[in-house]
Amino acid sequence: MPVNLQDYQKKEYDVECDGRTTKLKPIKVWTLAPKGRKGVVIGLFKCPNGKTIRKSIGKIEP
DNA sequence: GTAATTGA
DNA sequence: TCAATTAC
Repeated sequence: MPVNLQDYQKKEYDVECDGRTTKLKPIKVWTLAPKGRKGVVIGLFKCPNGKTIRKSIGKIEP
C-alpha cells in the first residue's frame, strides 16, 4: 500500500539516544534521494538528552 | 557524490 | 557553513 510522509510522522521509531534505545516520533520527515535513483526517508528526532538526530526510517523507490 | 533538512 | 543521515 502507498505510504506517505504523514504516516511516518505518526509512527514511533527506535532511535539510539545516549546509548539508550528510545521510541520517538519524528519532529520532521522527508525523502532523501538523488535524481532518478532510489533513496530513503529521513526522520529528525529529538532525544530526551536534548540532542537532535537523523535516522533513516524507510526506503523510497524512484 | 548525490539528494533535503536543520542543529550546532 | 558544515555534519550527518542512507545506499547506490
